[in-house]
Amino acid sequence: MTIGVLAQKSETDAQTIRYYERLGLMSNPERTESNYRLYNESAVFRLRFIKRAKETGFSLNDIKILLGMADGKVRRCKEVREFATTRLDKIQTQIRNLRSMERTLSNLVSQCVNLKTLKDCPILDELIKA
Amino acid sequence: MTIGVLAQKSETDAQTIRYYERLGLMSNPERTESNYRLYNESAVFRLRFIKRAKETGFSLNDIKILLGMADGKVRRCKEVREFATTRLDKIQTQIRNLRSMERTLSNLVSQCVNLKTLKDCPILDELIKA
DNA sequence: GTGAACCTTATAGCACACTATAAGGTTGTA
DNA sequence: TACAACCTTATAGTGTGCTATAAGGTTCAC
Repeated sequence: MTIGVLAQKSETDAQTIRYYERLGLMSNPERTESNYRLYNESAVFRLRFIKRAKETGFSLNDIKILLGMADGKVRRCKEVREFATTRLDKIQTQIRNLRSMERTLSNLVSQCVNLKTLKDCPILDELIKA
Repeated sequence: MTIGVLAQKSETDAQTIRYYERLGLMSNPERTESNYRLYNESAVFRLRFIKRAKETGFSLNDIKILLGMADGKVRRCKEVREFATTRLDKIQTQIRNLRSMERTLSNLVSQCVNLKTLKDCPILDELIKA
């Protein structure tokens, strides 16, 4: 498939895909005679992975490392373990923070329903202490 | 306390605090006769809140809105509910993604321990499909 | 065969969140 | 009183992740 089709399928943008290629997140694809990029289904999966990883807070550089591992680039296991452990720590902190925000916001939503202005909304104090 | 002390206490940087002030996240503090900024403990809490919120993926602009609510700026409850609900959705997606990454990474860490290279590491395939 | 809709590279610009630098004023201690 | 360590404003630069624009080549339906 061409880059436009891939963009649609993966819900990204052709420009972004070329950008990822430049950064080394996507490998150089085959080309047609007229120099058009040609992709297969695995590119769709790869882009979806990138998207998910971004949504969880990985930087493009982190993702490059993750994908490098997945591509079977030879790395020392120690290196991978360290990377994974560090990311794991950060993820767990993030989850804790998100949980706390989630609680606060859902309280806010449910208790705020019948108030006219936020002057009366006691939840907001908590937001700042949470 | 002066900005340097605040920076230390809140584990931020004096420059960053001035930047937040410019953006409207921190209010204009009192000044000494020699024009030095003067803060009290509530500034420490505020900066810690900002930090936590950033870690959970809020942008500085989102945080400005949150703090605005907490400061009791009069807003329609509907507006707040919408903001909170939208953020809540995003947070829940983020938590789901993080959980999935957490599972994958902790598997990776535990199973990878005794391997020499990652060629033999079956977890990485999962990473890309997760 | 021509026009719209694709593709190509290259380059510039943007939003966000800092971070560094310059040039100068203030405070506190030896 | 000299000097380090703070503070001030203003401005410029950095890294990340796109996004837009230019200038041109290709494909395909009519």
